[in-house]
Formats: sequence, structure tokens, C-alpha cells
Amino acid sequence: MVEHQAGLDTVLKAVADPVRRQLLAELREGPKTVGELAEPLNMSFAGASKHIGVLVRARLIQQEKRGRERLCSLSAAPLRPLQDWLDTYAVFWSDRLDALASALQEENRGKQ
Amino acid sequence: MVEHQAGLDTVLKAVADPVRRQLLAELREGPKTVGELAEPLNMSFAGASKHIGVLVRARLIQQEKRGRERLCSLSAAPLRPLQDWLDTYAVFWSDRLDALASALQEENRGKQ
DNA sequence: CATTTATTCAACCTTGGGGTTGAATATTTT
DNA sequence: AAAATATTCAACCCCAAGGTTGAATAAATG
Repeated sequence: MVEHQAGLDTVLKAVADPVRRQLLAELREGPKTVGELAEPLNMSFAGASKHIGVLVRARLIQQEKRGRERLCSLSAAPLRPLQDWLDTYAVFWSDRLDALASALQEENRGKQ
Repeated sequence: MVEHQAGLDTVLKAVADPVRRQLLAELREGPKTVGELAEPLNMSFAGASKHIGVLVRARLIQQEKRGRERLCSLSAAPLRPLQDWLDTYAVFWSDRLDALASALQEENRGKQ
């Protein structure tokens, strides 16, 4: 089988770094500037900026120019190819369907 | 938030390489020897062996010694931390729950 | 036992990625 | 206008990762 999802490789490589996963986690709390994102990292500002750049290129972060600073917000849509890829292995992973079922029940409870 | 899933980083780095994803895809058809896995790859035998080693260390491949050859089989369980990680971003990704629903319906249809 | 076959190990090369520092750019503030 | 702030760019360093080749190990086969 040939690799057909072009974005999957980019997204996986972006997300395979723990620093970048931490950046994404911080953005779940809401949009933040590059400076706010860089501050908790034990790293130079430019280093953090590079990591953010990788996430921007993978479309996992959207940037909005706000004066001299740039507001970064989470954009999880590119994670879909990753979910699709994972789904192709669901049949080899028994726990998986139970997790799906409970997640769906949880969701339905909220909607009813 | 501190990284708490120890295996997630190893699994993500293992899976971030397209050659290794191809190896896993081949194993969905059933167990194969190292030679059978290496053959379709455009690469030296030793190179393929190294990739397989990475997947073995990430516990995504289990090896069984069968005479002079080693039979490799898929072991998808370590993908669970990855699924858990993805789930923490589900709320930022609207399409997600529809996909869960249809997957579950498909599964229930099979069981009934 | 000698040879072939399957696989790994060891040594090496090259590239890319993560990190740094210092200058450049753009915007706000005084 | 000058100075401070936010961010990127460019040049560099280092190391790990992907790749190679050739020898080593181990099991099957003649």
C-alpha cells in the first residue's frame, strides 16, 4: 500500500516532538502570543519560534497578526488524517471499540 | 501540563517515519518474516532491519524466532496512548464525533 | 563438514533537526 | 525621533537518525 495522505507525514513529524505537543496543549486554554507560548519553555525565544513555525507549517497553529505581536490559536483539523490512519488499525486493537462506545454514549447524554 | 504518557513519545517517533508506517501496513495482511518485510522496500536489508528494530522497541512489532528466520507480527496496543492523546483534542475538531458515530454503527451492524 | 540462507552487528557517512547567539524588521511607547 | 518590545532571520554547532557496506552469528541444507 502506498502512502496517500500527503499531510499525515507532516503532521506526525510535527507532533512527534514533546516540546511541540506542549505548545499545542497550552493552546487548548485559548489563543496565546508567541511570547506567552515561549515563556514557560526552557529555551531561547528564537528556538521556541522555530517550533511554532513547524506547527504553523503543519497548519496545527493559525497565526493572526495583532500589532507587533502574533496571536497563535489551535487548529486541530489537520489531526484528522492521523485519526484516519489510527482507524485503519482499530481492528487490531481490541480495547478500541469499547472506548468508542463510551465516548459516544457520553456525547449522546450531553445532547439529549 | 507535563508529559505523562511515557510510551507516547516513543510510539509517535516510531510512527512518524513513512517507511515504518509502510512496514506496519504490510503486517496488517498477517505475520511476515524480516526478509518478506524488507523485500518491497527500496533499501538494503540491514537498513530495513534497523527500521524493524525501532518498531520492535516501540512494541508495535512482536518477533517470534522460527528457526533461522524471525516472524514479525503487528501489535497495535501501544497505539492506545496515541489515541488517548488525540482524544484530548477531540473537542477542537468538530468532524470527530460524526466519525465515531458511523464507526460505531458499522460495528453494531456486524454484531447484531 | 561445508555452504547457503536469514538476520543482526559494527563502523562509517551524510543529512536534517533542535538548539544557540546576534542581527534585522516591525510596531508600540515615550 | 529615539527607545523599547515582539518576532523572525541567518549563520552556525552538535548530535541523532537514516542510510550504506562488510563482517559476524545462527540455523538449514547439500
